[in-house]
Amino acid sequence: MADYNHKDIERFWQNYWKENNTFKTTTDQSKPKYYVLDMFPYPSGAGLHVGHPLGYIASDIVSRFKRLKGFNVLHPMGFDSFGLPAEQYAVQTGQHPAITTEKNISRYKEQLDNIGFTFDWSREVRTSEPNYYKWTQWIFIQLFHSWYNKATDKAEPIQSLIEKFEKEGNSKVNAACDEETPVISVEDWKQMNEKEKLEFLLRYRLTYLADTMVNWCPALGTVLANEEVKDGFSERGGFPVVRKKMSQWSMRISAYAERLLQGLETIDWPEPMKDMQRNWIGKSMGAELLFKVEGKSTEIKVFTTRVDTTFGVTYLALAPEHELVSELTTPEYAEKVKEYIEIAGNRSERDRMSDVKTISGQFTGAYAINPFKDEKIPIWIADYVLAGYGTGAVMAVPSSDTRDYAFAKHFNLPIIQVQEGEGTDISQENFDPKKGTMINSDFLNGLPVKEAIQKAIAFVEEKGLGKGKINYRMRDAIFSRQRYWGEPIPVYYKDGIAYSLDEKELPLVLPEIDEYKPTETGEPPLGRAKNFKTKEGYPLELNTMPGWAGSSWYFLRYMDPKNEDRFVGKEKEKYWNQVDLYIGGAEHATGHLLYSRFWNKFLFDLGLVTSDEPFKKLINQGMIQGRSNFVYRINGTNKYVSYGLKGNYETTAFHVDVNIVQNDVLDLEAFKKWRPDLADAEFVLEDGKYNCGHEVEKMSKSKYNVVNPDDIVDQYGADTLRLYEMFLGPLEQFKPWNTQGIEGVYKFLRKLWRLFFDEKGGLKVTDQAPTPEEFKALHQTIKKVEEDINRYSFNTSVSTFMICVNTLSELKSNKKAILQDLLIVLSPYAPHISEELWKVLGNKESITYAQYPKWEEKYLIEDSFEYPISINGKLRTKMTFSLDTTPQEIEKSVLASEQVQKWLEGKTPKKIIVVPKKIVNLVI
RNA sequence: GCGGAUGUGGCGAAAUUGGUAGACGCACUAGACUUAGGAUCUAGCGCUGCGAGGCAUGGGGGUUCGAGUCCCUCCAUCCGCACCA
Repeated sequence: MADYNHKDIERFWQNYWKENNTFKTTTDQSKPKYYVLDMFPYPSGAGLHVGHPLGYIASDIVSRFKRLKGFNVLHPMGFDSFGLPAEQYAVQTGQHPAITTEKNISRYKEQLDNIGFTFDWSREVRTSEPNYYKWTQWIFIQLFHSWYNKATDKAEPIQSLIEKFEKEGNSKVNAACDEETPVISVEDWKQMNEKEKLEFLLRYRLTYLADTMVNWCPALGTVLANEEVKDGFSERGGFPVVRKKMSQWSMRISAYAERLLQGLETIDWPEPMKDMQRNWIGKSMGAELLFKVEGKSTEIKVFTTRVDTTFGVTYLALAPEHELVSELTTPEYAEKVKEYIEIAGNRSERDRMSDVKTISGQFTGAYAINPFKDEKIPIWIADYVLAGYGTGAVMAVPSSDTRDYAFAKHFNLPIIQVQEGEGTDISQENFDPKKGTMINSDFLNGLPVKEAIQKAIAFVEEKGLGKGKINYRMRDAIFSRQRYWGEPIPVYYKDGIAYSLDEKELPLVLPEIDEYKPTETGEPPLGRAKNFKTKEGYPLELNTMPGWAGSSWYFLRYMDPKNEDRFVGKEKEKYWNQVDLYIGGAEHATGHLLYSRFWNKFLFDLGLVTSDEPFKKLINQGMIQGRSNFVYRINGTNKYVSYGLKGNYETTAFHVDVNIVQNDVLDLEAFKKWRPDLADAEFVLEDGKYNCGHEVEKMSKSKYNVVNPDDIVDQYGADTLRLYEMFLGPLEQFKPWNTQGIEGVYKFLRKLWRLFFDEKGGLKVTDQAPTPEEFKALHQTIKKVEEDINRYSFNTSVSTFMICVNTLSELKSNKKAILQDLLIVLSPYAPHISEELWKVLGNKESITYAQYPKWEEKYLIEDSFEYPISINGKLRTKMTFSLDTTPQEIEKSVLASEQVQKWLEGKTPKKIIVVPKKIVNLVI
């Protein structure tokens, strides 16, 4: 055994772990449990780059650490294997997505295994496997058969709702349901036929079929969820998205808005992540106010957070899509209104957003009555009013709202001041709508804003003009996708009414089809399947579930992945309870993480899971970015100029493969061979070298800056990769990958190796008793690393290891007692080399079964301490005292010392501060 | 516009409770051993000054014996949301 040979060592231990099932986890009641989870990946065709394993390495360190600490650790991995790219590929090539997916998964597993993770692969889940999605469909059915009872504040079986209808109608039912649900009596209910009853129940079900405005992406041929649309374009592919009304399945997540908000207080997540969810849920408290329309019986309902300003309302504004628009519009304005709606409707979402400053609107000819003072106000339609928020109608108070103000100015509408005091003038810079006291507002005059709001709401409710209302921005989640590669929705249609499949019929397996495209008649791809019907011959739902369906509960399946009778066994669920630590990217804030919390809360309501919140602690790992290199071609030639000289020429920059660049210096020969057109390239060099430019960008194939972990593992080993990724900086931070620095970590491992072997490869470890210095080095390391892991500061641990090994090298230490414990502490970070050296020391069992050593204070205590002596906070000198010297004695000696007397220049200090083991400060 | 974060050497970064700022690593410089070094070891490495010293944590101010850390203010960069009534 001469040199540190990572290849042999890592191959050996990875096989050993596999053969011995070292990381197979069972439910072990005798040990405390710990559940560490990574966000499972979508297996893309590009494979892993060095950025992907970052979070997995961190979670693996925690897993190994917790094991050594005596915990029974669940650390699983799986694949979010339904998804668009595989389907797009299928559309183009005709290759079944299952085949592509399978291929990508095996590539991913191979790459992951190379890094030496502790994943228990026997628990692997794949969302696209029928034995998994059977239970995704099952949860869908549970949601379909449930409603949300606001009185008990939880989901209940739909049967309990039916019973209520039969007994007392729906007037006393306080449920999360459609806005326009009519009030029905017992008689009404009893007179309905089955079809009518089922249609009525859809208004209450937690997953329901409804005509909804959706984000339709013509290029992808599917609808997209709000968070899948960015600035009017699809997140994947960047295709335009339009608004369209379609019959779609939706999830009534709005029923859980308040609990999703409240739950955030109970979990340990990064504050920005919670804020994003709060923002998304968008709770605002205010009131709904009814405005009578002059000469008509209709009323317009508006939502406002500022009822107190009602005396300042000078017009009403409706969204162009508002349902009352056509009814209200007077004949003489009909033409103009129609025109305006057309223009507004044709403007794409993107136009509307990028064009915030353009003010447009149209008077309808109708007037409403201000309920607070019986005054006529004009009704306008305006596209600054959103149909999807509140009631789609706004009471405009130009003196208190900047948009209303701009609109009023533009169309010369009156402005009534209702607040006075500093900051209440809307035309001024310092305008703050919450400042000042009320004026021109009758019974509210003289009140500050906060009190005025309360009094106004009370007034509104007393007079029956409306009611206090909490409004949430979060909409229900559209659940239908017109795609092939997703879970079939377990629903069939009889007489045009949706029925859920019987649980016994699950899984409803994805049928084979000839082509992965919509049908000629515009039906989703499943419309191509032959005989896609129930046994009785009823047609099945042709839409599939969205990507987030399978990922909304996978963390539960890991607890009991093979269970064929339940989505997760009761006992096992109770034991593993909740994910203790969840590591993943921040981009899932308003998607996956919100949906998972929703489904988990629903399952909790049904008594199927133990915990109300699925993820106790969440950490967002930062992305590892690429560091791209550039060459500069002189325009019109095949000549390339070095970075420092490019100013002398007209050049164009090109990405160059980072693998043929070292320290920003280009390998000229490799460059010529890189592409055929570069074979006769010429160069303008600096000091005989070609220096490349560089930039930090996202890692991507097209930028030639992708670093494959396999290459790093091959050259330096998995342990080096693991240590280096941690060493790069704080886990949460975004940071560029820089292969240069990896040498330092690699050197550290070789230095560690040399603590065990001499130059000739002979083992030089002895059984001698360690010295106090050696104990100190070890125990400082144990203490520091343990603290680091507990606060997820993995980067500082790596430094600690380096310092420890440097110290031991300097001490020429080779004591078994020290080295053995050091290996245990190091093993979560660098498991392969630790196991190998552990074995070299003569240990029979794998290091995984060892106990994490305890740090002991007695080894850390020094007998003396060098105190910095400062005068008025300025460091002047240093003096050493033994630790048992009392502060009084230190004071005395410091004052007596010649040096300090020199600094004091005969003055007596006013104050002397002695901070034990910190500092002595004299204040003159 | 609203919300959130971040700002420390040439670079990645440490500094956990206010207590010797820059640990550890990269890069760089010099030296040793070497036929050689992309191996190893030793030393140096914030700025400034011959030196004692002085100045330094985005800028300015404050609290304190003492501030990277706490408070105020301004600036820059990044991220999220964005006509949310």
